[in-house]
Amino acid sequence: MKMEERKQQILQALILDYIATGDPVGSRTIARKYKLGVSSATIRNEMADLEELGLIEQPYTSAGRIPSQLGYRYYVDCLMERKPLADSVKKYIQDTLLDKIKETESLIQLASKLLSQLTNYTAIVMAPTYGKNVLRHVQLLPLENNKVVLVIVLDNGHVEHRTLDFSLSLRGEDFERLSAILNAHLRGLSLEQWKSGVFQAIYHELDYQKRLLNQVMELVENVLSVEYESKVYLGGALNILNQPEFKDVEKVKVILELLEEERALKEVLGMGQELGISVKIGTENPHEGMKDCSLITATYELNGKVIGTLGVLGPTRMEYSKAVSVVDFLTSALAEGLRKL
Amino acid sequence: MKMEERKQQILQALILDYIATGDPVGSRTIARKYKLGVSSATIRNEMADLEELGLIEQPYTSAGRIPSQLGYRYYVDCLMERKPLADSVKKYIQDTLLDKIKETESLIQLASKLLSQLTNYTAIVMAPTYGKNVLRHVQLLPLENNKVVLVIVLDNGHVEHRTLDFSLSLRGEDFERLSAILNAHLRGLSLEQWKSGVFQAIYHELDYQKRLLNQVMELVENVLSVEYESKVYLGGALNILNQPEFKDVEKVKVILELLEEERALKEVLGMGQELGISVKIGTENPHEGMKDCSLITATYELNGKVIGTLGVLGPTRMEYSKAVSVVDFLTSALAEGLRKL
DNA sequence: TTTAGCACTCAAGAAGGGGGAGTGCTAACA
DNA sequence: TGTTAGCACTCCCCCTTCTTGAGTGCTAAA
Repeated sequence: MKMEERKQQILQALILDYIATGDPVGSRTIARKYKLGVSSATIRNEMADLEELGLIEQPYTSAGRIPSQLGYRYYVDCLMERKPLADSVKKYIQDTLLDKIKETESLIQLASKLLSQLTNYTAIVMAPTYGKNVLRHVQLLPLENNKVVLVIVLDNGHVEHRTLDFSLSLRGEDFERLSAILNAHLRGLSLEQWKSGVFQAIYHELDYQKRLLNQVMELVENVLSVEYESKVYLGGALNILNQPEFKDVEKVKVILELLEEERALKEVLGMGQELGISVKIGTENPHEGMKDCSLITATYELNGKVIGTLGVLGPTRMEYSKAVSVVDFLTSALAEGLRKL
Repeated sequence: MKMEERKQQILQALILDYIATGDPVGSRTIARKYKLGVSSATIRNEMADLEELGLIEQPYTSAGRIPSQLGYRYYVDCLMERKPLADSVKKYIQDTLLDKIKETESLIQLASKLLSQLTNYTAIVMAPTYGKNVLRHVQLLPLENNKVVLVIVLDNGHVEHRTLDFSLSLRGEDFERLSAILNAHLRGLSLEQWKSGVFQAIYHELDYQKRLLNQVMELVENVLSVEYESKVYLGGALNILNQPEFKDVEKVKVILELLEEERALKEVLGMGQELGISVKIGTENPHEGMKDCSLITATYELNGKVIGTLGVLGPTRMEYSKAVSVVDFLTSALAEGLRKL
């Protein structure tokens, strides 16, 4: 869409002012605050045009104008200046994120916390999805009073454990033997290779422990079969309470309930799977309840493969410029953190 | 505190009505709805007395009365009828909770979900604190591209794992040997028994892997030293949004922020450590922001030892009777679930 | 094409009344 | 002595009315 220079300037001024104040913006305000060298009457005429184009709208007759969804879209696509983050902020992010990395989970949690702190919006980070699960190691460990811990380690480093009940008392060596036998048969298996034959083979060697074996096999099969669902981490979920457009409890409720439901979150986040940064404004979002929200997402990579998404959720009246910068930089910082891991 | 029969009846009627409707209750309403056999004028006189006793108060002149904090306290202590849960509800709880128990964590999560569903308030469940940590098992497992998973299992069944970077490439058998050596030296150790001597001994056997050993030892020491903090589980945190007294976003914010902060939650929950059911009304709670909330808690046991607390948080205008019943029954159901585990 | 001027619109806030629920008091009654 | 009917009074709530002011659209002149 091509548009006269001045119209663009006015649209930009109006959007910036509305984002900053939250009040409808009038022609006089624009003439006074943003020196465009024309009078308010001229601006008024242009604004009438902009309204006709559907880029701005009046909440009611004789109020100022506010950006329409389309207006935000035009701003984000054509007008917005993407100024990079200040070096100090970049450094802060890197220091926080790359300093004491322990494991994927805490790294991602940290990223979501950072994201919400820096933007004052709600951060959503979707963790990597695991691929095909191959069994790396199985270990049975006895605890006191007839409890056994079963630890299952997958090739991708994922660890799962479960406490099982166990009536017969075996000695420590027995468990070593049991683990060894299980490992010998199960190591390297993925679900596709899972056959009843495996069970038979182990069953043969361990028929004196039928019940325990059953439990173990069931669990192992479970762990293998779970296509590890990507977990979603939230940061600053309550930040929307600070937004004046969400001073109504009913509105807040809709959003917070949405955020509580992991499934919905994935749906919402899953949309922006195109590469690079995606900005979804208002009803562009898949979820009805998000019609007053915008979502800025970006995917992050590891070894050239997209492994997750991260984003910020705020009101449509959002500081797009800043949010985009933060999301952009955090994406690369997170990718770097993951690579170092 | 002793009080005339009729005053008690009026207080009870007033509280029940106020809990049900949320509106200040007038003398006429009580006379009409609760057949006490006296006229509204008489009730008016009694209500004046009750106000003088500090049990009820007027929001403003010539409105009805509402219970004061003291009034609720009197009601809970002296007037409230504790009717047991319906059998169907009991069965529902038991079926849900005892059916497919996998492990402590999901059991407790389920309990908190049940608690919030049944009461429509917010459920808070504090999980068992772990005692002294004794190392049960250490396992090193190689993954692809120079990564190693270190799995640490404690005597209480707790499993911790971490992915380590690792430059030298060793073969599978080497890891088995490494694990075996580590286990031989470390198994059964608690933090008190942790001595530099241990390190020296292993170091001796494994001097060719100094760096990895360093990482492992650091991590093991870490895991042992963490006094496993009791985790807190929330259920139905957004239920307070349904309460008319929390239709103001500012109030909601205070509570939700409180709920988000684990430390504060523990403090709040930690108060009611006396045995049995504890009801904290309004400012009896330790936290300023909870002055309009009541908290009903109870401790649950395993093997005769208190291992956790569970409770519901609602407005001071709370269905105490029902909430107490649910908390009471759920406490025993959860204890049974844990015992069976 | 731009601008000044002007009439017009409409939300928000202040002001002013009823209406109504509820009270306290008083006097009569059982 | 306790209970009740009656009544004046209080004060929130809701409705209407009025005013204010920001902002607009239109018109005519520069």
